[in-house]
Amino acid sequence: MEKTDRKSEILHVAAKLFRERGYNAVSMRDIAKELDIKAASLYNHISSKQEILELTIIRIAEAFTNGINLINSQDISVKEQLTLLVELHIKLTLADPDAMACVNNDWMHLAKQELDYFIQMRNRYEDKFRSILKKGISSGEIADLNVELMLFSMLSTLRTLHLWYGRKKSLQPAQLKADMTRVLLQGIL
Amino acid sequence: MEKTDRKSEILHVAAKLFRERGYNAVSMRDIAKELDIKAASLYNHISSKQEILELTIIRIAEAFTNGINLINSQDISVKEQLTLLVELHIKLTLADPDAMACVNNDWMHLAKQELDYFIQMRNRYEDKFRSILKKGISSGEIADLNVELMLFSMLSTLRTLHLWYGRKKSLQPAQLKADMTRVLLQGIL
DNA sequence: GTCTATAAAATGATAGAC
DNA sequence: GTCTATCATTTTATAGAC
Repeated sequence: MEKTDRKSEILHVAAKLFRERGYNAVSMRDIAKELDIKAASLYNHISSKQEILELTIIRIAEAFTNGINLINSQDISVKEQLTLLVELHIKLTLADPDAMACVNNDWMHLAKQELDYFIQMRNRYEDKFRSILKKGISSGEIADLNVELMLFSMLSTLRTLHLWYGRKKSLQPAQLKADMTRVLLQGIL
Repeated sequence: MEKTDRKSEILHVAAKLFRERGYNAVSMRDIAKELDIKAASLYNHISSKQEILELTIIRIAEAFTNGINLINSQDISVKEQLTLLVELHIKLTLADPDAMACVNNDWMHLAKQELDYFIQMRNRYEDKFRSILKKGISSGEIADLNVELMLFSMLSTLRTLHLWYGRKKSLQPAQLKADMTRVLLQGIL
């Protein structure tokens, strides 16, 4: 899982720093210093600062794309699909919280081509998520409320999970998934 | 409401650009260009780029502090307090979505002193929000679930309202408040 | 694979004319 | 209140020695 070669080290250190300070506030010198080398040495492993961002963000975005496609292809109830979506966000967030923070905070700093690709994946993800909610309303499985608001509320919580995880690392993934699903689907009252 | 003097113009333009690209990706030249003046002229109205960020963020943070203090001082049910909290977030977000985005995305770029002040206010805000939830559990008004998770879920949605508003500006504040309260408190099932 | 040296550009900010 | 000119610093990235 964890490659320990130089390139992977650079990507992990960079993601950690990007998460703390944001892409533009982190210099190549900062990344190098964390690895006890000079900035120029980084270029033996990666071609640019932009490439670090691309490799970090696109990988996660593609994982979400693959994940929701798999969930969509299954012939299960809407409630089960939503539960699997919660699980997908939790799994990907816990696997690499630093990279997940980058996806959420620094995607707009991608270069044109990768930016377009990212936005396309994000839009399609939201479209599929929305379709699942609409299907649930049609079938009577979920309440006939404002779909955009339900989508927004769920995605806001799921996408910022990285902010919260870290305070409560004691919580096990399985418990987190159960509690999160309950709160998101049934509310707090 | 809307001061049209130069300083206010600068603050509004800066907040808009910070929201789009982030604090560090916006230069003083960018802000000046938007106002059709030169970067050096900005310094006749503000003392530094840092000051622009401070004036934008601290104002909103203090509004949240005042808002929750007022809600806390009222002798009403927990459900009513939570409804007022939703209303507070909606009111402040709609009043200045650009500045709200700055609060959420660029607070970490505040200078030491203002950063400490901001974090203190944010922590106290979360403590008071958490207390209201706990009081609701004690009184049986809300479900006995993971308090941190409920707090996180509500705050994630309320704090990223600025991301969502703009897509659906058609929605009236009163309707938004009603729908949002329903989704957050009762869930979607 | 890492280093030193350095290029080329951008940045926040100031001085002083008008 | 805005301008031109400029400074000091930082930035990404490259060239070439070891």
